[in-house]
Amino acid sequence: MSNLFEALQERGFVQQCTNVEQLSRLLSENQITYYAGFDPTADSLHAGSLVPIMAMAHLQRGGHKPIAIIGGGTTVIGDPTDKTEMRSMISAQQIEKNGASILQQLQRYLDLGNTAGFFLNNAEWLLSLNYIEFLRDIGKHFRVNEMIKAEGYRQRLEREMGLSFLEFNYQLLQAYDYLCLFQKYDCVLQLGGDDQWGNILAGVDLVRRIEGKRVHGLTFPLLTTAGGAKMGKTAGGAVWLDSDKTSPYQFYQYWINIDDRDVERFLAFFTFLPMDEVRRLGSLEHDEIREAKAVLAYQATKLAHGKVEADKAQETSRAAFGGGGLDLNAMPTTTISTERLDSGIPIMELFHEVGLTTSKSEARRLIQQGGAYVNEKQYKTIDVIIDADLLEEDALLLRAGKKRYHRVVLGEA
RNA sequence: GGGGGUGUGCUUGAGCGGUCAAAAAGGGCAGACUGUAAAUCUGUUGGCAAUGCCUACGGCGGUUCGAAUCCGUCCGCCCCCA
Repeated sequence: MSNLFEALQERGFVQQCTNVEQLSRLLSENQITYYAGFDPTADSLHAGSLVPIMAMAHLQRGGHKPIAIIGGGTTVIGDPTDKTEMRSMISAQQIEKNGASILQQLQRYLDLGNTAGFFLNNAEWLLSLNYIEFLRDIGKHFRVNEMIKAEGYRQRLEREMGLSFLEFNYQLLQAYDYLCLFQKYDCVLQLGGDDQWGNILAGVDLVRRIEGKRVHGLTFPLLTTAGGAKMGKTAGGAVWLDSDKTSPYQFYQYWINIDDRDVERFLAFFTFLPMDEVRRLGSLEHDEIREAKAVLAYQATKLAHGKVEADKAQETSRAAFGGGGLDLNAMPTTTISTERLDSGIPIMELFHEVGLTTSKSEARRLIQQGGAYVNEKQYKTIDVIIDADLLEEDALLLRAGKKRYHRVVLGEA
């Protein structure tokens, strides 16, 4: 394990860190246990979560032992950050279920569930806490005037944002997590997004105060795309790791479609390619950079969905955009009964029904603006009726805009 | 607890009691140009059985022929005082 820390740094994972020299030495001289938390608010992780996941994977490959935590204990309270909506209370069962799905996804990247690494729910120790004892044993170590200096809180206080006492306490709970993990598993490093820095430091402090031991924290930069958007978001919503929510093909396309300026950074973050290769690919220009994007897309898809799916997505993409025919098999498909088609379906309805537009009005606009195609023929009037006469090989190929395809086949709908 | 503000569409943010589905910008979508990129230009951007109807300006109630605009109340947020 030669200088794992530098490797992480080189790939761009390091934003802030408790102590560079100590951590660097710790990583190269010892086998340590480290952890990062994942929120079980949804039943799938999304592309944004890949940063911590990849960092954890690098460390595991370097011989260290990961613990993935899901915030079962904190999520039951509801996340107060989103103050515009009623706190969404998620049931314990839902969290349990979400956690299970998330675990499955993590296992594609990490070896969990045995001695090489494991997965815990912080509900295990948080739910049984006694308030008075907690205040006495843990609360006494926190100074409010220190806490409000933490960047996250300060911003909330300075801006026009509320900060509930509940939310203020997240820091204590998270710090307590760290303490428990240190005590039970000798965990000495916490990873997280840069917004977690304050909470991570709180944990580091707590361990020092109670156990007198020095533990570490490391944060990742919060990734945005060159366009300034949040990483992993598209018009259609988040890019999920769950293949039912975001198909491997869509996942692949997300990476293919990124901004040129993000290529090198993303290759470093989201693939395991050696940095020499990353830099070479990142320096390609003009047409060639598409090759770099293809590598990124393929590698990222392979990690998330496996080689078979990645190969399929790549073929589909090449076929669709490389000039050849389209790969119909990997395309989202809707089945419509023969009778319905025989009686004719208004084009607007069809586009809306298969999900290419979110409303019929949107379908109308799409059509009127020339973005609607059936079997690669443009239709610009909304009164077109699609019926069996338009079938080609018993199917219809719908297209919205340049890139979104949908196939309609006949069958028992 | 007292006083003063404020709450608008995906976001920021205008909005005289009628002409407000609501200015403007950003974002999104589509078209042109391209490299499945960026930049630029054009159009578009609540929904629907669509020259009309429904829903929407924090929640509820009221005044009015008529309210995002006035009043009451509740809730959230901000500032000052305690």
